[in-house]
Amino acid sequence: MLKRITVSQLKPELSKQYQPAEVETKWLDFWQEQQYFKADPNADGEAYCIAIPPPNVTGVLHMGHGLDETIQDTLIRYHRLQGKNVLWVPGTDHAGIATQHVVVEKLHREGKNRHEMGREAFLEEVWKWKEEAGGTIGRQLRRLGCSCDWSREAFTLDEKRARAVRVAFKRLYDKGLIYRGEYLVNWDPVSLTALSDDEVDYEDEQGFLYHLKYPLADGSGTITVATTRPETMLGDTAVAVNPTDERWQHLVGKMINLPLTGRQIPVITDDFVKKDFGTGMVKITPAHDPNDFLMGQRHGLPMINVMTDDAKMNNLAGKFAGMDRYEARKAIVEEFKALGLLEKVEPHPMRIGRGYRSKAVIEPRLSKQWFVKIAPLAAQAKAAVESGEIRILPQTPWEGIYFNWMNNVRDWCISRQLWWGHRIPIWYKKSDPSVMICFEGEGLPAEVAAAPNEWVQDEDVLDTWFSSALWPASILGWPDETEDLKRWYPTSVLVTGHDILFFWVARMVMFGLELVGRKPFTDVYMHGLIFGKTYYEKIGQDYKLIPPMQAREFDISGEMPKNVEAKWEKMSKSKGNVIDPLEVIGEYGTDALRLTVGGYAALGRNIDLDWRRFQNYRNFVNKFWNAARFVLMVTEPLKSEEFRRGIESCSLEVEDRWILSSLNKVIIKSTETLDRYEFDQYVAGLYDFIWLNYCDWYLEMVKGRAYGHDEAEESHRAARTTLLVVLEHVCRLLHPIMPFVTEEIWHIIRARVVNVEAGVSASGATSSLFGDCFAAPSLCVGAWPKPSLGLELADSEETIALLQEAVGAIRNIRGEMRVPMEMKVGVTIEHKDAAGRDQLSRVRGHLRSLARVDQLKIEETAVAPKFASTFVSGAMTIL
RNA sequence: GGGCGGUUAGCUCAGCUGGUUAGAGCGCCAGCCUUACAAGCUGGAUGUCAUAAGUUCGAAUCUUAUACCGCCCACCA
Repeated sequence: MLKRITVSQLKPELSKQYQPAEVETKWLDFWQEQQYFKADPNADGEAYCIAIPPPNVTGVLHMGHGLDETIQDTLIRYHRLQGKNVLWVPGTDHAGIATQHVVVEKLHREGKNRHEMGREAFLEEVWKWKEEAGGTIGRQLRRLGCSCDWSREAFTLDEKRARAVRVAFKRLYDKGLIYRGEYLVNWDPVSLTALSDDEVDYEDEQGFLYHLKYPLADGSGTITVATTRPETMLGDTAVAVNPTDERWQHLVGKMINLPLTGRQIPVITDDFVKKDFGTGMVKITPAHDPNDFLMGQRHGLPMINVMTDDAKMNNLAGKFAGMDRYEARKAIVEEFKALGLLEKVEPHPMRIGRGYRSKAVIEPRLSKQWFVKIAPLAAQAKAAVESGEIRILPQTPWEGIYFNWMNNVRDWCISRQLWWGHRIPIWYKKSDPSVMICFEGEGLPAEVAAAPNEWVQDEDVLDTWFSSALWPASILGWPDETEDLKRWYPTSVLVTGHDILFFWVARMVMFGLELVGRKPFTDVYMHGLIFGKTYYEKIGQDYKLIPPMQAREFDISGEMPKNVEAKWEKMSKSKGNVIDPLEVIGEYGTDALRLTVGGYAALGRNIDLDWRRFQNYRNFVNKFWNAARFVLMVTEPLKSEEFRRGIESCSLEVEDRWILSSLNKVIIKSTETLDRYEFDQYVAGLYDFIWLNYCDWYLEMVKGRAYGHDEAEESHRAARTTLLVVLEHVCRLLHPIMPFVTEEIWHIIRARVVNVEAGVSASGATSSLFGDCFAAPSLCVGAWPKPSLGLELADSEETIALLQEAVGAIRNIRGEMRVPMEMKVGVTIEHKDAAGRDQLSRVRGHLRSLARVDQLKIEETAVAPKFASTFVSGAMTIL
C-alpha cells in the first residue's frame, strides 16, 4: 500500500487552495534580486527583442495592457526558455496632448492658468506630475509578471530619446522630407492645437442640411446651395458647379451677391462637384473645409478665415463677431429666414470629427505647420511588407489595410501647439523668419548663441507619435551604433492592438527604414481589442445603463433579469463596463488573469471578455496546484537517488507510456502554437492535457495501481517517476503564460530531487527526460522542453494489447469507462485513377463500422506519377 | 459608397486543410465531503451549427445568394 500520509502532514505550508498573493510577491522579489531579466549584449544565443508599446506615463493599467503585456511576456519567457538572448525593453510615453490636458485641468482646479505661468513654469508642473504619477504603470506591469529589463527603462521624452528625435528631425529636414507649409489642418478648438487626420474620430450624428438662396448680382434671381454649416458662408469665396452640368452652364462666370457680407463671389466649375447632390451647386469656403481648400488652391480663390482659434466668429464675420460657431449658425439661419433666402431645412445625417482626446468638434483651420513628406517613406514601407521582410499578422485583413493606407497617404502634420513634448529644433531669424536653422545638438546652435536676441525658437512641439515612431531604435541607443543596437535591432516582434496600426506601426516602419536604414521589427502581431459587457435596463422604449456594482453581479452570475439587455461595447469608464486587471489579480491571481486573456487571444479576433472565465482559469490554476500536492505526497517515499536513475530505468506500465506520449504531443503542440502566435491553442492544449489526461485519468490510474501492492515495487517507482517527470515538464511548458504557480511548484520539485540528500548536485541527473533542467536556479532561466523520442505508442497489435491491458487495470478501479487512448491505425492503399476509389471507400467504410474511431484523417499523397498512396489514420477510443 | 470579419447549447467560446455520435467552461438536473482538489468528482439533459440553394458517397467546415451583428477605409457640401 501507498504509505498513508496526508499532504498536510507532509507539507503543512501547501494549502488546499492555492493562495496567489504570497506566492506572487515572493517570486517577484526573487526575480528582481537575481536580475534574471537583465540582458547582456555579449551573451550567447540568438537575439530576441521586444520593444514595449509604451503606455502613457500618467496612465493606469487597463485590460488592454493586461492583454498586450501578457502576450509579450509569454513570448519573452518562451524564447528565454529556448535559450535565446532575450531583451524586453520597458518604457512609457509622454503622450503630449493627453498629459498636458490632465495638468491643465489640475491647474485649473487650483485656480491657475498656464498662460499666466509661462512655459517654463508650466513644464515644471508637468514634470512634477509625471514624477508623481509616472511610477504607477511600471509597478503595475511588474505585478503582471512582466519580465522586462528594468535597467533599460526608457521614456519618450528623456534625454536619450530627445537626442534621437532631434537627430531624426535634422536628417529628414536636411533631406527635404520635412517642410513648413500653410495648410488646412484639423484644429481642436479646445486643446488649441492641430491634430493629424488619425487623431480625429468621426461619429455619425444627425444634423441638418440648410438650403440657402444666394442672389445673383445681375438681379436675375437666386441660386440655391445646400450646406450643413451655414455659419461658414461668411467665408465663401465662390460657388461651384460641375463643368458637365447642363443645368447651370449659363451661370458660370456670373457673380453672386453673398448675403450678409456685401461681397461678390463668382460661379466657377470643378469636377469635384456632384451633379446629383442637392441642387448641384456648392458654396466654396476654402478656409473652413478640406475639399473647398483644395478647390480654392486649384482656382486661386481667396481664403477668408472667419473664426478665431477657439472657434468663435472673428471680426471678419461682421456683426456675428464674437459669437460661438453654433450661436452664429442659428443667427445666420435666422437672418436668411428674415431675408426670405432660406429655402428649406431638412434633417441630414453627417459625420462629425472630434479630437480623440478633448472630444471637441474639429474645426478645419488655416495655419502654418510642419509636415513630413510621406510619399517617399511610404513607398519603402510598403515594399518591406510586400517583400515579406516584415510580416503583419494576422495577414488578413491587416496587410491589405496597411497597403491601402500606404497608397493613400497624405503628408503628416507633425507640429502641435502644445508645450509638453519635443520642441521643434528650429530657430527663425527675427528680422527674416524665412531664415531658419535646424540644430540637432543640445542647447543652442552657434549662430543663435552668438546673437540670442536675433533668433527665436519655434514655439511648437512635435506630435507624440514622432518620438514613438523612433521607439524601437531609440530604446537601443540610436543614433549611436551601440552594442544594444547591433545586437537587438531589428527587434523581433511588435505586439499591439490594431487600433494604432497607422498612428504608430506604419510610422515606425517608415522611420526605421529611412533613418536607421533597417526595418524596426520582423513581425507585427495585432491582437484584438477588448470589449466589456454593458447592461441596459429596458424601460418602455428607453434603455437605461445599469450601474457598475449591479453589472458586476450579472457578470459573475452570468444571469440577468428579463428586462435587462446586454451589449458588448468598447470598455469605457462612463459605460461602467471596465474590468480592472488589478481587481482581477486581487481576486483570482495574476496567473488566472494571464491565462484568461491568453486563452482568448485568437489571431484576429476582438475579445468579448466574460468575467466568468477568470473563475474558470482560477480553478484551473488551483487544479494544477492540487495535482502537484498529490504528486508530492505520493512521491514522498521516493529517494532522490533512486529517482535520479531516470525514467529509462523504469519498467513503464502502459498508462505511464500513454501519459508520456501525450506529454510529448503537448510539448510539440505548445511549441508550434507559440511559434505561430496561437495563444488560445497553446492554453487550450495544456488545459486539456493537465485536467483531462493528467488529472482525470493518469492520477486516478496511479491511485488504482497503488492499492494492494508493495510500494517498493518497480511499478510504483515507475509511476512516481512518471508523475514527477510530467509535472516538471508541465511547469516549464506553462511558465510563459503562468509564471508564478509554475515557479513555485517547480522549486518544490527541484528541492525534492536535488536537495533531499546531501552532496547530490543538480547536474548529476542521468535521465534524458530531465536532462540538466534542475541545474537552472529558476524557471526564468530554465530550458524549454524538447519532445523525447521513443515514447510514442507503437502502432498496431502491440499497442492494442497494451491498451487492453490498461483498460483492464482501469476497470479494476473505476468500473467501465472510456479511455481517451490515442493510437494510429494506418492503412496504405495504392490505387490508380478512379478505380482505386472504390477500394478506398470500402476501406473507409470498414473503419467507420468499427464505430470506435474518433477522428479519421485521410491524407492522399502522390508517391509516384501513376500511383496515389492513401494513408488513413485515426485516433481510436477503446471501449 | 467600397473592403473585411462574425453568426455553433441559456451565456462565453473551441471545432485548423470536408469524414461517421458537433465539444469545453459557466449555468441546469441527479448522486457524491472517494485519503490532491467542493475552486472538486461521477452521471445526465440541452444544438434543424443564422437562412436558402449548390458541389460531394459525405458539409458546422467548400461555393453562391439572403438576413442580422461588428470592424476598417472613403472628400460628398
